[in-house]
Amino acid sequence: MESIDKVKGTFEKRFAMKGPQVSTAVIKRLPRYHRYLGELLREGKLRISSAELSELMGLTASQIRQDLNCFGGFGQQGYGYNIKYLHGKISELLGVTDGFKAVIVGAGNLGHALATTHMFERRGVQRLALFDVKEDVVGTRIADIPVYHISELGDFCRREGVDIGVLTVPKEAAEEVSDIMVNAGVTGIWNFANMELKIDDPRVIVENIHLGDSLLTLCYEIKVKKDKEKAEESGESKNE
Amino acid sequence: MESIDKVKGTFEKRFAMKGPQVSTAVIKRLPRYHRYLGELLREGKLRISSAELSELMGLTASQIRQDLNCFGGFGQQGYGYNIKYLHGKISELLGVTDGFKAVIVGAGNLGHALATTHMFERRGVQRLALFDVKEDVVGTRIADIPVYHISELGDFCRREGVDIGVLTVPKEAAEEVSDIMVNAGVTGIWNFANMELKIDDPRVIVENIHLGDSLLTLCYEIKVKKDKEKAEESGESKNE
DNA sequence: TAGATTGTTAATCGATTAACAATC
DNA sequence: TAGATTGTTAATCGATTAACAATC
Repeated sequence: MESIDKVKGTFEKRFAMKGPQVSTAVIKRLPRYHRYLGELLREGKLRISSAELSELMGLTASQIRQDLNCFGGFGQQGYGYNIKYLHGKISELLGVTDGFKAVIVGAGNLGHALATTHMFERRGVQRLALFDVKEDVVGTRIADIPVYHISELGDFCRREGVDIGVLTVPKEAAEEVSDIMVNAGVTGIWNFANMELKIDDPRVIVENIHLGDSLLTLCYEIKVKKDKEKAEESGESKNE
Repeated sequence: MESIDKVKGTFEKRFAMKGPQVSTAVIKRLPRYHRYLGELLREGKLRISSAELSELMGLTASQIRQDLNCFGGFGQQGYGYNIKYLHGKISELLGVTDGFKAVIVGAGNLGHALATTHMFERRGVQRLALFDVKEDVVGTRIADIPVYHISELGDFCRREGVDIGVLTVPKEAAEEVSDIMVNAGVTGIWNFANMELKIDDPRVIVENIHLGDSLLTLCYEIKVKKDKEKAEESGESKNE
């Protein structure tokens, strides 16, 4: 009896209440696993070992096994991982199979680009509508997605049960627009405005995109490289 | 004599040869410091302590001091940090003051959006040109940036000394286009194609952007939250 | 069964935090 | 000088890697 309770307790702790105890380092790697496994699946490969996947992805086999085991035993000793099964499991974990509903707010260049990509549908996310203030776009369709006036945003989100709001509005409008969505029950904000949204509602998840930070990281590396080359040159001429 | 050598050695190790030993965790935080300090500068604030900045940014004061000290002693005991000075120093570190030259390859929706933002000029990066294959855009200007045919890409980069190539071409073309740029002396690739560029030339730095991964991370968090709410509901009705 | 490879525990490594002496 | 706050060393924490028993 004791052993049954123990096993059950362990099971529930690890699999039923999954989420809170998984570190963000692991979570951030999940989409990448998903990507590589999707690729392998399309290639028709059936199984893969942690060793083989590690070489492909530039990780250690140990880390892969450790990562996947945060969510359950997806592999099989002596065999490895069934690619289709593992890909499916990770899809579930990531909510790809949940068909989340999204709206894009801001029909500028970036909103336009996001309306056009297949990035959303590939990940099971439906884009229901775009919203903007400009009268010349309101009422049109972009990539077959209807554009409504921003005054309808709150009602629309409430009515349709929108999960994700994509923010591509100017910095100044971001806070106001996100408040409207949060009040209408939107639980996730994908924020492209160049500022960090501070939302006090703990039920709301914000994912900030800072393209500018990424550009600067690249610049930093380029600069370090250039400095090093310069140092080597002058070092050579001086010391030899 | 020994002490002078020792001091000099320490100095050179820490400040002259800076770069290689700074962890990527620190480097990734630099653009964020730069952003916050720029904001404070615009507000006209003159000085800030690590404690105050830590509260603003949601870090520990200890970490801020530790981070900044990887690059030099930018503060002053009993006073804190001079915002203008510190912002300037970080700008230097990040190469904002170096006026790096960039080209954007791919004049689709994303290329269009990147041509239109002020993201580059705000960070001291010049966009010299766009490149595409489509005859109807070649020869035009987008946001005052000229669009050339991709056949001219290599010569242009070599002639102008382009530092950064921004890749917004379809996945299939990414490898080929990046090869052309690398051969023409481009040292940094900002890659928006949905694949990880593998470039064997160690002199070239690649910064991959995976918007899809970010979207999936958001989806994961939403799913965890939803699952938890569901579990709480059923738990309540069952146990009480 | 023997071979392979996972799941998992223990060891290592690195990054963050705490503490405090140096110093403005 | 006294007070404040950095720069830096030491302690803690967490994440990665190594190792190996479990098991297919």
